[in-house]
Amino acid sequence: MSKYVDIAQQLITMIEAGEYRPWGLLEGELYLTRLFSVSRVTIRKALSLLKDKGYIHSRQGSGYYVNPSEFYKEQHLTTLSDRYANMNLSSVVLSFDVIDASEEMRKLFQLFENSKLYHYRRTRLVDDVPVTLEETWMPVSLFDDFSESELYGSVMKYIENRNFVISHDFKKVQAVALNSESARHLRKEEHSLSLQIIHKVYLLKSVLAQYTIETQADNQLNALSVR
Amino acid sequence: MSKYVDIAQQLITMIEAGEYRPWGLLEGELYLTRLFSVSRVTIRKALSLLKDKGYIHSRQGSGYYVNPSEFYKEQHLTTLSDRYANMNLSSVVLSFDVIDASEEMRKLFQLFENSKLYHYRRTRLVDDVPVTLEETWMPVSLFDDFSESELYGSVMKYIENRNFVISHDFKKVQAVALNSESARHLRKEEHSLSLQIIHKVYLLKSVLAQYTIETQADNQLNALSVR
DNA sequence: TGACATTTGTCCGTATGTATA
DNA sequence: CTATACATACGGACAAATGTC
Repeated sequence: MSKYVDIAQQLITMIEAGEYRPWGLLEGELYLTRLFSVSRVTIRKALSLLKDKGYIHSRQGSGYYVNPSEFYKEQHLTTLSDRYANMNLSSVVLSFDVIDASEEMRKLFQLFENSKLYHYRRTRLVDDVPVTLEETWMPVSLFDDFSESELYGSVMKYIENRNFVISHDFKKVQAVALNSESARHLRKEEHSLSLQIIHKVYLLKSVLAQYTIETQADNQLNALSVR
Repeated sequence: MSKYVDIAQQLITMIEAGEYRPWGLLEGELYLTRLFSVSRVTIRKALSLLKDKGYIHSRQGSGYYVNPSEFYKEQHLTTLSDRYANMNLSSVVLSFDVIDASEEMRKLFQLFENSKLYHYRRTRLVDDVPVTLEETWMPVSLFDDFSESELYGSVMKYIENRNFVISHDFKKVQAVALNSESARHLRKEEHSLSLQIIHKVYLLKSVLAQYTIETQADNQLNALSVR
């Protein structure tokens, strides 16, 4: 683990523990370099990471300020695994099949004819309350030992444990009205409005590894931009 | 303008001009330091900016790679002004009033009783096609010379020209079905689904300057996360 | 208003670590 | 194994914004 990531995590722990008031001042760079016995470059990288994650912001000539928790907590538009990190996450598998790739899917994944795809649907639950419904396609040619049992854990971790490196997650967000089946699985009213996030997960060298349609139970996502 | 921002913009111009193939290799840090006659630190800051904006990604030991244009073009989840930068953006003002702040709004803006708010609704058009419908509240106490004429340009620029500094834009995204009036203004079918982005725009020192409900004509937003 | 100290932002040179080809 | 390229880290210098006296 690099020093700056380690320092960033320590600072995040302190912020999440509520050791700073919202909008309150964080210690300055000079103080932190002495506290952690590292150079200013390293402290600045750590603080830059905290900025990107929405924990703090800074003003030249003034200092670093801690953001209110709504800026970094709750439903952020990141990967699912990030979003529900450290939560009691479980799965219910609705279907798992190996199917022939349609022409559309062959084009998307850049596969030859007669290629096969894994196709599964599952709900993800936090403390036994459904939070998302996922429908996913993955090429069999990339993952020869994939099986239904992987669906009860993190598929991302399965991919990374197979020595693949995930490089991008490109997302489209759109509004949908839940059909009766989706509503049932998410324990919502039929026709209620929700957000759908369509993921394209890429490995290195532009290889598309996963196409996922994620239907949220909650009709809300948060995001933050800082000047 | 700082060197690294200048360099970043030059590189962005080249990428947008199509001088690199999607997923293609960018010149290395060493080459770029010589090309621009700056240090490696500066080149890395410029490239880091390009990464954040979704133009490129990098792999240690390998190089910097140019992303396909869908990663950085189109409807990204940023501020409206950023999103439609360099486009032929115009406005139709639907209403402009000074109103008494409701209790809810007083709480939100942390105002005293009997405070006034500007309240306006406008559509924003790109090449005469409506792209968003905005409903906005701003405290009169902050902006004493605000007027309807500002609504035909960028309100953000008005704020910044008044020597205020915008520090955060916190956003919630949610799905909505257009009511008949919204649909008419956006030239969509009634009840069609759309995304609504609720903005809280903060100035320095946690001062909330603007609360905006932005209803999109398109039911789509893009985002990218990079490992 | 102006001078000054403080703090973050930018930039340079250099060295070493680590992943890739 | 080796060369290459990005990642991390150090120390130093000056610029620019801020807050205060």
